[in-house]
Amino acid sequence: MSVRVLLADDEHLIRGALAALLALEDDLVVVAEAATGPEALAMARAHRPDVAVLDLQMPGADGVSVATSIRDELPGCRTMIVTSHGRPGHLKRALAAGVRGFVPKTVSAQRLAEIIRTVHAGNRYVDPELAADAISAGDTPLTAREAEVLELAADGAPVSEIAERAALSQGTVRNYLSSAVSKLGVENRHAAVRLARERGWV
Amino acid sequence: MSVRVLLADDEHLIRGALAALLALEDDLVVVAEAATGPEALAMARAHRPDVAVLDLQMPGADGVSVATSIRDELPGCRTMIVTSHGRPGHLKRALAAGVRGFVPKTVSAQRLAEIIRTVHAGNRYVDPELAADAISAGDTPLTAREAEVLELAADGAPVSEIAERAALSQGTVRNYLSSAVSKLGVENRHAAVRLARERGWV
DNA sequence: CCGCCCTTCTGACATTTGTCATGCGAGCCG
DNA sequence: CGGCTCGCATGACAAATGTCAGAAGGGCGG
Repeated sequence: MSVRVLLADDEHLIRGALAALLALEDDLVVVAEAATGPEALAMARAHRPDVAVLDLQMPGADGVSVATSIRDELPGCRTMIVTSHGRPGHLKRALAAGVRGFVPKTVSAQRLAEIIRTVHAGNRYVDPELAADAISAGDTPLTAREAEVLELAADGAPVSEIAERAALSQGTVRNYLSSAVSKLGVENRHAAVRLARERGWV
Repeated sequence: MSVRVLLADDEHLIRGALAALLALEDDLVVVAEAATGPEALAMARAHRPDVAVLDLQMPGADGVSVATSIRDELPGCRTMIVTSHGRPGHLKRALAAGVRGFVPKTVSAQRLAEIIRTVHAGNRYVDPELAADAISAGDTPLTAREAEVLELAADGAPVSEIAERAALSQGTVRNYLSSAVSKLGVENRHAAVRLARERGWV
């Protein structure tokens, strides 16, 4: 009656080390490993694990989108996210995707093993510190379009390009940017992008 | 005659797992662990390891600056960097700091163990892919002031603020920014900042 | 059904940028 | 020494951006 675990992380060093540590626990068995988002999904389909432990940042597709796919295709498989840089918005998106555990990589392996068991039992676990951050950061004050435009502005593109990609007029883009900037209380759109990123609102 | 290793990484999960894996190697012994830059330095002073394995990004002080301090204070201790996001400029800075090994976290634990031995023997090891990136990225085309101004521009501050912080006139700041932008062949200063970051030139 | 908010647009304006020409002094190399 | 580049600066002009007012349609809650 051991818990079958899928491990997805692009860092071979960590994945291997983690697999070794989890293998020490009698009731956990790592049935598959993956280094990318798509690979994680394929492995999940092939091995049908009880719990999928996903890194947030992976090449191909991030942990949250993999979790969404898994929830749709394999309802019996619980998912959890492990991450180095836990930003408030990620937690929110993750919970919306049906993720049942969200922990930073600063926890110890024993803790992780316990949390895997918790998640497998159908309960949830969210790192208290990340939860506090998420609550204090609150919800996005931006409307959907404002966030969308801000995201397109993220790589420093000029307004004309943003307008084209969003199929909006340049004036409208500038209005959205302007209102986003004033809502966030920052100097200009670039600072707005940075802040929104930090808060996980984009 | 085993190699005494210091392990510094802010992610407890990884550090612990790594310590466990390295402990499996007969000739390696982890004598100290640290989660922050200053802690790593203190541990190095206290335990005088043969090899210090440092994460690039840690709270307090990054791996390269810790390596610099170690080189100055403990000449007998070799240093190496392990990182998730290997950017070309980091490699350069690291080598300048006397670091003898530079590897991404995508390597396996066995490889890492081998590399620790290599480094301990006084040789160097640089991940071939990172080395190739560094060579193809080449050296910064920016002058010292251009880079400085670009760095101040990094958080989206307006020219007036940059000028103030750099004690330059606004016109001069704009000139530097302009020349940096044209040298990097990008659209505007924000894209320039991003590119320079990516290449590790700031 | 009325009011409110979101979306989208236009036009006008002030401000901030990016670009260019040009000037001057310092340091360096042949 | 004479040219060369680099750092630093002006001033002026064009383009991009930020800000504001206003207006029209859609949708949703009271």
